[in-house]
Amino acid sequence: MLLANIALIGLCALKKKRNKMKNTKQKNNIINNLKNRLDHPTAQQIYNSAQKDNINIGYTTTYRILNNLTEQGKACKLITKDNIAHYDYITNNHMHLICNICGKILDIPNEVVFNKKFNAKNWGFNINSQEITVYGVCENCKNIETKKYKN
Amino acid sequence: MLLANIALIGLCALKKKRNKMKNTKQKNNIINNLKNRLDHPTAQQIYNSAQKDNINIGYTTTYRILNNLTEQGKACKLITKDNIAHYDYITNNHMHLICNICGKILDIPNEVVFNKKFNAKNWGFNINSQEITVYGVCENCKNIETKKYKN
DNA sequence: CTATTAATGGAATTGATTTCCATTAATTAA
DNA sequence: TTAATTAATGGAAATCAATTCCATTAATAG
Repeated sequence: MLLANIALIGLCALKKKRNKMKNTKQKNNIINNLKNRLDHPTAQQIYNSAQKDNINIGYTTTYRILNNLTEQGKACKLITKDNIAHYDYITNNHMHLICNICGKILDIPNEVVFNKKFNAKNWGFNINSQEITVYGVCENCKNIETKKYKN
Repeated sequence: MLLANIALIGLCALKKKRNKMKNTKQKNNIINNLKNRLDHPTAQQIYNSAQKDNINIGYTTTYRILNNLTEQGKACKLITKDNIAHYDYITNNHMHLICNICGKILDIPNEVVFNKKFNAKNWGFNINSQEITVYGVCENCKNIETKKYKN
């Protein structure tokens, strides 16, 4: 009886323990950085930006914050063919177009891309997090290639 | 004059040098393996399969052959969120649906997916190699999750 | 102000992939 | 068939983005 009560108190305490996120300059810097840039930076680049902003930050923290943001759905993590993760703040409906040559990443709204008839559920799939990536060659690189073959 | 001739001969020899691919049991084994399986194996798994087939093969060779096949457009390399490359033999028009929970990879024909109006060229993009990946939750994992939340 | 605990960051580790290079074996030429 | 040529192989070591560990720091609650 007593033991049961202790157990219950233990459980309640466990449940009550709130997990309030703390505000840190490192976290804020990374979020602002991601929000303000149009490219899709790597963890390295974000780390470098923070250094420039005179924020004291380590690699571990950079990676941890980026992973947390991704898990929370606030950022999206995009691994390119060179095996490096790129991050993007706004994750609502858009897909990525990546240039195979220069690596540039473009955002394109999803509704432009998908066939209305396409329904992932027909394949038993619930698309909760979608991440669409198409590889190609961007205009700039195409022009460079064309010139190369003219010679 | 003499020097110029020697230079020319050198150039010709260089041009003539054919780069005939050699037939090796390692290469054949990997190609057959990729052709015959329906899943999207990793380099590790392909290496293991070769071992089971009693093919003497090293990691270096496995990776090199897979990279060559990818460069030649005979295989497609798909890097998933866990940062591991998966390989696929047939690369013609299809996209991938990946389960975020179990990691299963499904092939789906492209024409089903894309909006006819979508034209990457409007974004200055030439899609030469396209690789489309959508993440979600597969039927099996969805059922498991539903059960979990019922309790 | 003090106690609590989430967050940080440097060092060391991990693990997939690549590089290096001496060795092996497939193909060509004789 | 044999010798010469050179593409391909494979083990050891290196690379490098990302993660783990854990003692320290700093944000928040009381």
